[in-house]
Amino acid sequence: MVSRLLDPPAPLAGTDADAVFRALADGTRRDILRRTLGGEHSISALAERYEMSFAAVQKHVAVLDRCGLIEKQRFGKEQLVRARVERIAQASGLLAEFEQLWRDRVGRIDLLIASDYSAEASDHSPNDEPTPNT
Amino acid sequence: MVSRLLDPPAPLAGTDADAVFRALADGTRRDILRRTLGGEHSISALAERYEMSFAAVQKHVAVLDRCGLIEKQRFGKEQLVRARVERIAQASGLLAEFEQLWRDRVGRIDLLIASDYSAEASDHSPNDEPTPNT
DNA sequence: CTAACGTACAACCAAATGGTTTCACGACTT
DNA sequence: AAGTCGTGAAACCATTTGGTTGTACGTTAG
Repeated sequence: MVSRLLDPPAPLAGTDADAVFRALADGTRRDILRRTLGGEHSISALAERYEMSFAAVQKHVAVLDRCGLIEKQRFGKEQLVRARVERIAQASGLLAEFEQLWRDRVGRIDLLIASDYSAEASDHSPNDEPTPNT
Repeated sequence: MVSRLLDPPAPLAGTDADAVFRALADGTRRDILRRTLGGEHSISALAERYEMSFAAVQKHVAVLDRCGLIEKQRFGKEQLVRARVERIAQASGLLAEFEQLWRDRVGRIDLLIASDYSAEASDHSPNDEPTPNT
């Protein structure tokens, strides 16, 4: 239990992943993430950077907040926004799992090629275990 | 130019990233991706796995196709779907850039702590260069 | 105290999403 | 030739999204 803090973050699951990827699917929000990865910014400081209204930017920040990609910290009348890398790492991790799945397939194909039992190669349904939503 | 094929794929830019992340923001589509990473499947074979209509699954496949996360290959009357890892790797790469940005910040903070010029530490606007949409 | 600032939130709107049902068409089966 | 299978695409609907404007409220500055 000692190294708990150093463990890679548990990958995103289900609804969480939905929200995180949906949040990432907007250029303005990705830009806000970039800015707040490089240092804290108040919401209005962020808003000055974009051509849309303050309220619009505030909504984007809210989206990022709801899915945990940023955190806000009140500082007097200002609210400082800071990106949460761990959360980004979680999304990253989910994609890494996908890439691993692919490597697994390549491994199986190599096995097939190496083996002599190439007779049943026309079978079309190698994958099972319906794991919807993760 | 020889090692071109081994280069990491150029990271997603702008609208592409929007589409890819939006496509990833749905559990059913992520599941389809997983299945087709493990081997080809026809659209109807995929459709059997989910509780929604065939047309709905077909639409999900279309979304994944439009943003390049899968490719389809006609085989007689069937259309085989296969995930494209490179595209997933591109999304992965964009997130990796984010994590790198964060490491850069940590680096700057370390420098600050190490240096004697801690006088101007109260300045609030370290980041510039508006790079919207990427 | 008053004014200005930073934030929050509600109401509204156009466009996109995720689902449905239905129809059409080419490709195999018999 | 007729029927079934796999696919594509249109029309429709409810919900969500990304933007707007306007209002309200606590905090800081004059």
